[in-house]
Amino acid sequence: MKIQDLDRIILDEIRAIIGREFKCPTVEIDVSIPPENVDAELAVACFPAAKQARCSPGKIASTVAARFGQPEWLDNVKAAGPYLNFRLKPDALFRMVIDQSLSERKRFGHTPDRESRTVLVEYSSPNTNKPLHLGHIRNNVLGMAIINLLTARGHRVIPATILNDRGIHICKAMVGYRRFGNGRTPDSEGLKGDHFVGRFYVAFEREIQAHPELMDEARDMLRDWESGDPEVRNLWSRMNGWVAGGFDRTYRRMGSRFELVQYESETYSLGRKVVEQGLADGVLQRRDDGSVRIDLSDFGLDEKIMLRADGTSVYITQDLGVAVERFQKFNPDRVIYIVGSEQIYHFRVLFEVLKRLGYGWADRCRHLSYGMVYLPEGKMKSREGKVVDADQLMDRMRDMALEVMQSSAIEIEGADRLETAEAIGLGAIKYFILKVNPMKDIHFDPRASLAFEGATGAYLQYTYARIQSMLRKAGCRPEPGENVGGLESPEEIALARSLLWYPNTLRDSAEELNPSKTAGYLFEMARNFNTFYHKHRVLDAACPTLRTARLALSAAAANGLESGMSILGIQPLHRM
RNA sequence: GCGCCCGUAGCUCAGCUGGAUAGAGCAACGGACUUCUAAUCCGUAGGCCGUAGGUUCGAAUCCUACCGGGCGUACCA
Repeated sequence: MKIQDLDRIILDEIRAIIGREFKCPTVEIDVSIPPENVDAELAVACFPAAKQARCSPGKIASTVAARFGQPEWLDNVKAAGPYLNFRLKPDALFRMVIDQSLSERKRFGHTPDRESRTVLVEYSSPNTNKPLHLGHIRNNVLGMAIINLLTARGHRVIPATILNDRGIHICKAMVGYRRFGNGRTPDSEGLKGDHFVGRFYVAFEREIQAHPELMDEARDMLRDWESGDPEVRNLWSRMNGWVAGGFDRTYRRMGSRFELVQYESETYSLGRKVVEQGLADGVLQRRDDGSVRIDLSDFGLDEKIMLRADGTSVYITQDLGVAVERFQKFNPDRVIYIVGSEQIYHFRVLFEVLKRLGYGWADRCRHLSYGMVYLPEGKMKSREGKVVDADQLMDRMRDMALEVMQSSAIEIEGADRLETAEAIGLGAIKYFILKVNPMKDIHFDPRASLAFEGATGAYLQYTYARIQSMLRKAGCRPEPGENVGGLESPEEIALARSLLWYPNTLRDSAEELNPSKTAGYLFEMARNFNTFYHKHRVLDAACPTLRTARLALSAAAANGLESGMSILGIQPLHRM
């Protein structure tokens, strides 16, 4: 029997009993995790059923408990007031959890959805005038976790991004470079391309105070760019190339990848065509001043502009084009936009406009918003250079990890040393971000926030490494069907229970597009292992069968951790 | 002004489609390494779940109002 079948089997029988005894066919019931003081694997609350069957929950619970059959895996089912608690036979519990984990390995807990769908996930979507910062890290880390969660549900996921590579902000950096660049290049300065370009963007913003005419220069340049001025276009592609090269390195480091990359410079004109079609269809109106607008006041939104009076496109124009292109290319069942919460309004407008333009797929789009990242000094402001730079942060975390490794009992030599430190640093950043519900703002205090102790990425990696070390010393790899007799202690049962509930957690986490659920659960799983590990000997257990069984349980836990860490984008380590 | 989001332990957060005694981590304090990795484990202390009403057998969870914080409400992105 698979873990995933357990709920259904239990619920089916409860429904049958209630149907028979209370003449009440379809009762809404669900399984849940019993509280800690209850010694059972699964719980069912009888309140909703009681309402439907018109009798007390206690009566339902006691009746079901009395009538429930005796499958070979069930130890007992007890009514505790309005609750039903199911306790599995320890053997069956260990058998089920260990066999399934050992055979599914790093895919342990993946439950395919009833229907496999094509889901396009947009994330990252940076401006190409400055390096990535902590806000982008949150976006990328979240995006990848969502992608992994949906993939684990058996969906075909298309990771997508759009590079905002055109517009006034890009021209600012270009003017900055033309003014202060003096022919320097990233190579000549030994800088990553995105950092190099970012310097001139900052230089522009700094100089604009004293030299307001720079702004006119930038506007002229935008016009020249749109008209295809060769010199401007040339500078533009050179600078964008530098930035792209820099982003590439950062993305590789974080683990971000994209199957579809769109460029605003290519899609903005497409958006304009969409708007023109909307005009022709009478959905959009052209005002006397030449601007194109749509009135959404009947939808609770304001009048929104779609094209400027001078005919140039605004932010939303390109998003129309981007969306249309995506559906033309992939016709996805769902599109998930991973974009910060400050753009909630923008996406409400976007989806509504698409709908009014007659695109039936508009309701397949969803904005997954996430909270801001605040520093102790307040909100990050890239214009003022008040940001936590992504590359710098990753460097610093890696260096901190290297320091901690100095005092570790385990020596790691050569290139592995740096790689391990890198994985630990990245794991710390990712876990720190993913453990927080996406909806919530994150308050980032570099001194306190990124640690390697407690509920951290390092904790998961450490626990995993510990198990790997044990398995190496054991000199064997437990296989499904291993004898699991002798496991019985509370710590062993607690660990097995956390594995039992893992598939459901993963499923819920994917359904809710909420990786923090997985993150929190993994910590608990790791903690259960560590508690077990401290209390019981594995390699020198009292007898060979117990040793085998404990090794198998440990290996099962390692698979659970590996499965979850992979979904969060945290690298499992064999030594640390 | 209007709209959306968030207020849970000193700090950072779980728990929120109502359900069993509100849980972790950090920080504090006290313990555990000649023994499978102490980046670990065990224990102590710490809470009018922002406030006030309401719905309910039952509210941190749902509703209303208010208070506090954030974001948005651009011919910025």
